[in-house]
Amino acid sequence: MISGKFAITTHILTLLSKFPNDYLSSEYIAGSINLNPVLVRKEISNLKKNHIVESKEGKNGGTRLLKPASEITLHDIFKMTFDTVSLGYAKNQPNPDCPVGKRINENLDFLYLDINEKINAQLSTITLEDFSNQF
Amino acid sequence: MISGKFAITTHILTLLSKFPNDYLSSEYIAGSINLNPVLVRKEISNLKKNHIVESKEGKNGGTRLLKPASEITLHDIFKMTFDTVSLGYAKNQPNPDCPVGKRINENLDFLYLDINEKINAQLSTITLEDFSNQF
DNA sequence: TAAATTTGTAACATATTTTATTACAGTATG
DNA sequence: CATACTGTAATAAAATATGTTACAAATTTA
Repeated sequence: MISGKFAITTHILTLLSKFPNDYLSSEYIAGSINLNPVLVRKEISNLKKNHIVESKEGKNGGTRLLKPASEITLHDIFKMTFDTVSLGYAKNQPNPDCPVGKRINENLDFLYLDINEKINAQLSTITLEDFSNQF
Repeated sequence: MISGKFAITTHILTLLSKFPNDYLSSEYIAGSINLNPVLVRKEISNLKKNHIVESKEGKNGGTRLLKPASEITLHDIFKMTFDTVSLGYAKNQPNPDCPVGKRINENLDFLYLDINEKINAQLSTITLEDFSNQF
């Protein structure tokens, strides 16, 4: 769910990195993304599951980073928000009686695996700090 | 339209490459992909626009490659079927009054551009012949 | 300790995108 | 001239993504 997950999560983390000592509310964050606060909280829930942020409930509550932005890479964000990059598959199972249909997905898999390795290598070199410093 | 475009088009071209002298019907191709023939014809329409295949109407008609599989790269297919690879954007326009919201998409663009360069470089090295020989 | 504010989450609604179907005109073949 | 194709438009259905409402639970602060 949420196909803008990576972008939204990166946006959230960029904001948090700008105020590393403050608890930012989902409503404040939602205001920057222009997104429903509930969806922000869903992404934060995912971030918490991955020990990237912590939240405080109640009045003056909110969310903040659990570790320095220099120790979070875009690859970490990617892993939390994306399965893999893929150029897609046909929706239905191809005909197993056709030599091409039988193995097309397998061969696409190999290709997409290669692509993902390249992307992962690239994203691993960029920290949240790097990304955030662009703003 | 059609998010499995790349996979479907690659499947079509792989089939055509296996029978470079025959006109294959959209129904035959659809049978291998397990896809509606109309959608196959739509993708073929795109391939024709790009001068990769030619079609013959009427009885015993169909589609065949216009050039050898060794002269078509996966990057060619990619260009015809994909805009760019992206890890997504938030759906709504971010808050322009927030320094992060104001420039998040621009900065994601840079990142996605880099990713696409890598993917393009990789796909350019693989011909349809290479891909087809895996089967 | 009560009011206010915030998270957490479920349930549901809407919007968007993708895929499928139907229909039929046009074209070539035999 | 019957048959088997392509080409394409219009529409329907299915899948996915996003948005909304509602409310319990937690925490702060007055």
